Amino acid sequence: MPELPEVETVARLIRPHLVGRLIEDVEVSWTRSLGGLTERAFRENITGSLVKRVWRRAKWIVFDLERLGRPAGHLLCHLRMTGRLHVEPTGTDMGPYERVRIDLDNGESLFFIDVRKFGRFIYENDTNERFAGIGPEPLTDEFSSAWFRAALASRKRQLKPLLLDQSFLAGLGNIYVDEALHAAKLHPMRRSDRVPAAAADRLHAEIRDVLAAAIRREGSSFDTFYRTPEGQPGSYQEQFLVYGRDGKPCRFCGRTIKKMVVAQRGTHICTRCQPVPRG
DNA sequence: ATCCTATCCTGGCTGC
DNA sequence: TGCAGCCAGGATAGGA
Repeated sequence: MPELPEVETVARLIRPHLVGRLIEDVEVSWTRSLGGLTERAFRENITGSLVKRVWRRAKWIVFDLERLGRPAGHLLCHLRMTGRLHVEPTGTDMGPYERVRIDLDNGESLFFIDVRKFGRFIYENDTNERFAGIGPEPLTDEFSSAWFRAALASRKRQLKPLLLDQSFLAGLGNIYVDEALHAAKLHPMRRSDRVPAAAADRLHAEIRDVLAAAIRREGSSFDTFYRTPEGQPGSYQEQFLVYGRDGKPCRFCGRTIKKMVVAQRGTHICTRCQPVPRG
């Protein structure tokens, strides 16, 4: 599922196609992708605007818009489970799951494709409100080991649901939480305030390493889901330590990887490397 | 404060 | 082969 590395990859690959382009027209095939705005209001807000910048915050891809040299709001895209963004020549048939199409002034269009319709492609005047409640970006200096130690100690939650909580830390999802917890040899149900400082530092480092390595591999792809905007799969799934590897041997100790449910999420662990905490 | 459940969706899988 | 039922899962809302 698209998490920080996949979203970052998509933003990087579509950026050169979008920056400096004018939005000429808009076609919406599934209105609820717009998150409440009518198709008419959506079109009027963005048609004629220039795409000034493409960036990422948490799992959102953000397009800064300008009109006559002045800020003119933002397009925000959240891929959720099955969302994809592609840039193709205007008129390309993208199949039955096309939800939004943005026509640019160079004969190309940005397509938002989304099988399960959980994703969103919305217009917003100001991103401050939406991003105010989101935790720090794990690949910036804001996410320091000192901050992380204190943040874990100040909560009394299981590590897995805490790391999945976007208001605590931005960008992690089910895959990379399982990977980072395994790499740090911590059980997903471990209470955050009972993690020793050394283990917290280990987890801090592994979160960064796992995300950075996944970005280098252009994310993870499996089933028919995530693809880069060029239609290529990422390759980080080849390096998974635990995710989707239930029944296979742990890469560190050889014990069979187990799948369990933690916080209503499929969760993969090695019971030897990640022992259940006492109590 | 934290946890749990339902909701949104559909394709793909399992079991009969 | 056909089909019903279940599952995955990010984010959010509402209740315990």
